[in-house]
Amino acid sequence: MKNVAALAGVGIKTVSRVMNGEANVSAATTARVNEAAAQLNYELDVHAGNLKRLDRRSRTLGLLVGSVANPFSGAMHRAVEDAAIERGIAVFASSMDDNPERERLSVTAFLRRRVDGLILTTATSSQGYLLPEQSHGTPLVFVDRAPVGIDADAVVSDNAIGAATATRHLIEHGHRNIAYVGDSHALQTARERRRGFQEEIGRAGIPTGDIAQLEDLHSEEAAFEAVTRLVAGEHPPTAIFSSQNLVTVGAIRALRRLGLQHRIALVGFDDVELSDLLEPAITVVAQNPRRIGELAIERMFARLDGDHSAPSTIVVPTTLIVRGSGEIRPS
Amino acid sequence: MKNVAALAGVGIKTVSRVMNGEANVSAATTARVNEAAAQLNYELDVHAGNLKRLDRRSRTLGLLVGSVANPFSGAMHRAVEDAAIERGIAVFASSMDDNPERERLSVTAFLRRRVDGLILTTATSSQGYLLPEQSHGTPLVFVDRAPVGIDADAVVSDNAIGAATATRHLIEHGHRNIAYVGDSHALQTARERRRGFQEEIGRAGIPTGDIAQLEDLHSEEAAFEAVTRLVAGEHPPTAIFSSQNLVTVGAIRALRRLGLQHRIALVGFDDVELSDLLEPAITVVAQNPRRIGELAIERMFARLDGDHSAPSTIVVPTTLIVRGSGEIRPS
DNA sequence: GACGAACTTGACATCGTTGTCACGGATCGG
DNA sequence: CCGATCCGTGACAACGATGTCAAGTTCGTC
Repeated sequence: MKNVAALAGVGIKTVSRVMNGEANVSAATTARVNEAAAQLNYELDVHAGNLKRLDRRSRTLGLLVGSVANPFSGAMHRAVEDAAIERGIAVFASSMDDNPERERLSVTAFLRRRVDGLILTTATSSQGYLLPEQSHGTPLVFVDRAPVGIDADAVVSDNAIGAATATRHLIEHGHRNIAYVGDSHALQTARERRRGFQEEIGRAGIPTGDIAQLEDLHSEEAAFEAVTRLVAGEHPPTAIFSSQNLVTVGAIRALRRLGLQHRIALVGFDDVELSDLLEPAITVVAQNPRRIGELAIERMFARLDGDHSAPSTIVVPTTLIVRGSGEIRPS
Repeated sequence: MKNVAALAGVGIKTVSRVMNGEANVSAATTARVNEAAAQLNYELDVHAGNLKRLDRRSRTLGLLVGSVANPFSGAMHRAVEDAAIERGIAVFASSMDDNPERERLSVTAFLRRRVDGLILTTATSSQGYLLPEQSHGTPLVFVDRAPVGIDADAVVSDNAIGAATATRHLIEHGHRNIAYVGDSHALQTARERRRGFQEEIGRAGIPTGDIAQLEDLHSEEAAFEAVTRLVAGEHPPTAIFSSQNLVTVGAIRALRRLGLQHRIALVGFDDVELSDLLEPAITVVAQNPRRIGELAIERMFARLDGDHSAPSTIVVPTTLIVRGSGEIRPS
């Protein structure tokens, strides 16, 4: 900046004014400064400015997701980024892999860089460790999973309702021996989906002792193995509810490997690309990750703009998409 | 930091030393400082430190991809992030949507934040605008597409070779009327893939006048429309080579809609999730986005660690995955 | 026991920018 | 035509950290 000032023959403060588009700089001076800046390829250093600036905003957000390689996270990320870029805000993205340690590591990395706010999916059992940061004024918006041990904004899917809808759909098609195949019990979303499943099973008067409930399947491969064993067992289910997209894909692969895809019904939680073209096509309870991202960033901006109302949790509805696999009747 | 120093009863420089894990601080002092820091929930401010630090490293990278919602970008991103997190480096991610303007916007946003390096997929016709930044010492690694107008490291797929392999595969299965269905001609990768296709067609002695070459299909919908019109035309191809994953999905949907998926062969460039379970399963030339990301970040770290050798372009091989759709013979 | 080396510590300038304030000149209303 | 206001501008301190350097302390060796 000093160099630009020297080249333009003005004070550094004037350069600062021009670079920030402040008023009350003559057109001639503005032109001279801009020319000098262009000649020297000068770019403002936002961080140096932040040091002295009163609002201390880095115009940077931290986004923590399960994995940036997961399509659900990708859609959310994209929505966040689209809104952020319009306000000149850059987004740090990080994957925590449902690993509490990695979550803490990423959050620390974000905080060290003085992000203006955090949008996060968490894997820790409690997010109380963020309390000091929150009271220090950093807005937090939790996505996908509601926070524990801290009161903050959240945007989540209607996990229990969606799971119940999927389960009811199977029950309405005549099933009573429905297996639950799901992700880690440590995850709040997985627990909620299981709860929705169980409650619906209960409402239908089906004894829970009769049904298999498999948990802690954290990858496609694990789900494949588990479902393979399940349907080859002695009391195989006539229908399966899978509570997460990787698990759904594992289940699809297992059923097809055994040639059972037309005999055992399947409803998945969360949509999967191309699943509408399979034979049978997969009935799912679709989430709306893009919408979750949109609402989260909207909430974030409201907070950054001074909204001090009580934290709220927004529930984004899921949608049952009937395609075939969920309408198979028990044989 | 001042507060921590005061609470611990030491000078700020000592706090700085403890927080940065420097040697030559007594155990007792270290403990006192750490305790004070914990009590005040103090986190280092990397940007303030950068101002004075000699290396001026923000320990931050900028990653520009087509879209963070695209699985190809997601896999690349994940590989970059995994390596970065180990070095305590945070990653800004941004989508440029093959929009040159958005590319410039994102790059500016990154540079303003003084990233230590840029890993980028570009949409501009020339990246010469990065020359000053490069000579200023910021390492650049281009991914997916080789740079134009600037000499820098790059990691790309063997686009022409892969396309030729796919085309040869179709020719070997008896096809001579093979359509090319591809993305925007403005994209270097799309041009390369088309070149590979054309050269292979030429090698087989097939007159180019006979074959349809559709371009500028930038979404699944556009590809769907184009393929629908193509195969309904008066001289429909017996095989299709689609040069990008969204285009492939559009083509799949079009063929199935018309019930032609078992009559017209299809080979896609870039793999698509679940495409192995379709009927027929889709034969593809798979890229290796994770590997591209790994090599790119490796290159980046080498540069940051002082490697001043001449820029190189690493070509990551593609793999033909035979699944069914590409082995349909002409009727 | 003395002397130098090694260790521990803090004062202070400084990084690039913005907030504050003050100054001089132009403009305006009566 | 004069005083009041407004506009354009720059000098300077300060933001939170680190580099430099010097001072005080401890330790080891002959």
